[in-house]
Amino acid sequence: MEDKQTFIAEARREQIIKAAIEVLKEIGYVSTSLAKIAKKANISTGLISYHFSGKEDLMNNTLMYLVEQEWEFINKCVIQKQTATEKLTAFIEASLAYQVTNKANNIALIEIVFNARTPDHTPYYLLEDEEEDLKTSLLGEILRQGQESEEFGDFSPQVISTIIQGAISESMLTFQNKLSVEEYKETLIKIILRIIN
Amino acid sequence: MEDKQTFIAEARREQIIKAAIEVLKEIGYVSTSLAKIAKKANISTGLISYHFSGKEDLMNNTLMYLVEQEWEFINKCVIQKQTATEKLTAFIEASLAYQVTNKANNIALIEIVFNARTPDHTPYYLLEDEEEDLKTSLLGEILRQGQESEEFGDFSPQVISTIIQGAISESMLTFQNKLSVEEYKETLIKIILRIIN
Amino acid sequence: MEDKQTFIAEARREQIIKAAIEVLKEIGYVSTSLAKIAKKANISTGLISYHFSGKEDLMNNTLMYLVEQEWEFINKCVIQKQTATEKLTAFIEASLAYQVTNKANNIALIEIVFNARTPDHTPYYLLEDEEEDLKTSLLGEILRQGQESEEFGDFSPQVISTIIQGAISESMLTFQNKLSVEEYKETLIKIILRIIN
Amino acid sequence: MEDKQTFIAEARREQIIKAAIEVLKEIGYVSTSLAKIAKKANISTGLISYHFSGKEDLMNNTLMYLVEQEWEFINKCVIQKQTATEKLTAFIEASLAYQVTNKANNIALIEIVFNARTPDHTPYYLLEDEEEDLKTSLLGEILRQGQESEEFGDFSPQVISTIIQGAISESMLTFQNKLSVEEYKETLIKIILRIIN
DNA sequence: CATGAATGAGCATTCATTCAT
DNA sequence: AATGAATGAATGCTCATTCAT
Repeated sequence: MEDKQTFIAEARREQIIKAAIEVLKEIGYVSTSLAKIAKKANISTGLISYHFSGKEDLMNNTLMYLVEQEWEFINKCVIQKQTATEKLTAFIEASLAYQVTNKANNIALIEIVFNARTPDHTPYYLLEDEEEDLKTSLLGEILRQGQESEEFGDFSPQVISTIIQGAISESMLTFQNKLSVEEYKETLIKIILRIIN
Repeated sequence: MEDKQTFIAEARREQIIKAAIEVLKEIGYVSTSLAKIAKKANISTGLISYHFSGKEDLMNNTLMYLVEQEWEFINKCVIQKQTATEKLTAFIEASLAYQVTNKANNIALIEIVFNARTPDHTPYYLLEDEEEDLKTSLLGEILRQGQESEEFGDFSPQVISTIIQGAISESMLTFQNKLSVEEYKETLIKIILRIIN
Repeated sequence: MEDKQTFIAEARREQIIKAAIEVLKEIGYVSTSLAKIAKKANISTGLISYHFSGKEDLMNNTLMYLVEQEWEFINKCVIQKQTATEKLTAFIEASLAYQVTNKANNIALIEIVFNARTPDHTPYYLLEDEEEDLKTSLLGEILRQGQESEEFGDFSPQVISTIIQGAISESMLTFQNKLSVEEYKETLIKIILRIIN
Repeated sequence: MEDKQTFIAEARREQIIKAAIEVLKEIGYVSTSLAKIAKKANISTGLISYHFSGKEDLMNNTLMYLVEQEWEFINKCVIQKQTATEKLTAFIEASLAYQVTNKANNIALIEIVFNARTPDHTPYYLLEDEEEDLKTSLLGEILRQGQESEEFGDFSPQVISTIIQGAISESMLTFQNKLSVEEYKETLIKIILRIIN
């Protein structure tokens, strides 16, 4: 009985989160309201407040959901590979592919990260992740492994990680029409591999 | 006479824009309201509507102001140099330096770009700049010059430009405490120069 | 259950409409605001927006309510009579009586009709009624019936209808103290009957 | 010198009044603001406040201007005639003609009469004219003259005056497309003359 | 578990008016 | 005589949240 209720509750929460993602993509964080999310999910406003403690809580849960989704996709591609070089290549390829394939998710994530703030007004994008940002740490691990196995040369993992992450994020803003994903992917991987070898 | 009035109006507009930047930095785009900007500037709410046609107009003008400020700072550093290599180095150094020195401006700019949307809900960060983003085109010009003078080797300017821009933007989010600006600056420049030569 | 909720909502809507009528009568359309209506109804401003989609919607619903009220009163008097002559007499008597007895309603109706405009600024008083103004059509029907039964003579129903309607409307503005309703009623009926026979 | 100033001032006042009439016609009393009138007149907002003591004062002056214009037009037609019958015919014809020809004036007048209220909220349309409404008194005079000369029969001038006035006012709302002015004019005059003879 | 009703605060905007110049 | 700058109040409206049912 309790399981059933929990199951229903969990399904509702996901339904609400998915509606939130859709609304975030369509009209952006600023215009997104609980009322609009409720309308999109075809439920009453009050129900959101029942399942989440407030707007902030819903946004946090949506963010977690989005980060997990992305992490799972990328990780699934990476763990299939053996060498650090292959893993790094897979990481970059998967990251770019995810952005193209799951555009709604990607935009919703941006909307939350760059708009939400903690109650004391610290922006999420400047927040120190206590438990290190998931995706970064995946990348960090790959770089570390490559250096330990002496596949990669000597470089600051933090710097290279930032460059790679930046190259991935920035691409999204340029892809619109100036840049083909395929060309970018190939060139970027070539360059990164050249740097770290 | 007319000049004086225009002067007063122009001063007011700048005062309001500066108050907007401050508020944007402090509480973020979502929480920023005309009332709070007015309070920060110690003027009445109505006066903002008198000098700007609305909130959107104020935000657009603030964005233009911020982009111009950054462009002027970077450009001043770049035009002093002769060779493309020197110019590129100066561009990266200046870009990183500006972010560190003018943090309020930088955050306000992020807040607007990642939160504002056009009336039909297109996010600014996905907007095609008709007149090519100023800063990008400055970088684009440097890269082009370097290739024409055969200082630089053969590469896609669009890809390299995206990587450089991404490396600069991303750094801001990592600097907080994990990464020293100095180390990042030196390493990044070294890497970029290696890539394009 | 659902009926009960609908009932509550319907009661609220009528409560709000009645408050609107009161305020319209007291201070006129121009000064009437949702805040003042809410205060009169002892509810919060937001509740009005919850039950009506906006000020325009509330005014339209209030107008419909007023037109219906008047139509019902007059129709109740008219359908009791058999001949067209009796019906016409009843129509005029009832119209004049309604204006005297329900002054608040009458003024509120005038306030809306002569002050509200469609979003493209067409005044309501110049609006073409697609479904023919109710009251006019009631009068039109009586006149048509009288001509068909040859109770009345030959005349343009549109012209006569306009004259009767004008005589009723105009009276309201003159009754104040210059004219007794009784005298006007008797004389007007006598004249109209003379014209159309 | 003083004459010149007064002359300029008088011209300005008329310019402002004419702009007010135009705006009233276009967007209605409710949406009409001093700012919009100023814009239409291509002057500054403050200038209106300089020439009129406030919005109410401007509206009162505009109303007076409109009433005078109409009275002059109708009176010019009436005084040319000798007999009361001719005068009454001329009065009705002129009244209807004025409404058709000077539609902007007519609408502006309606907008003011049915929207403006005294500071204690009495609507203008219910106001007792101390100095008897100009137009009514013109009509009243004609009726009185006709009875004194025994051109007209015995009837209550107040009732007949109200009917005539109502028939004229109401026509405006029906003319839109259901009723030809010519037909209405002829029929109305015929009917009225029949009544009073 | 879910709803619809309700609140009160906050929003951007417009307004009539004032005033120094 | 005329302007543009400025105010403060009021407008319609939306919001996140609460609560009885």
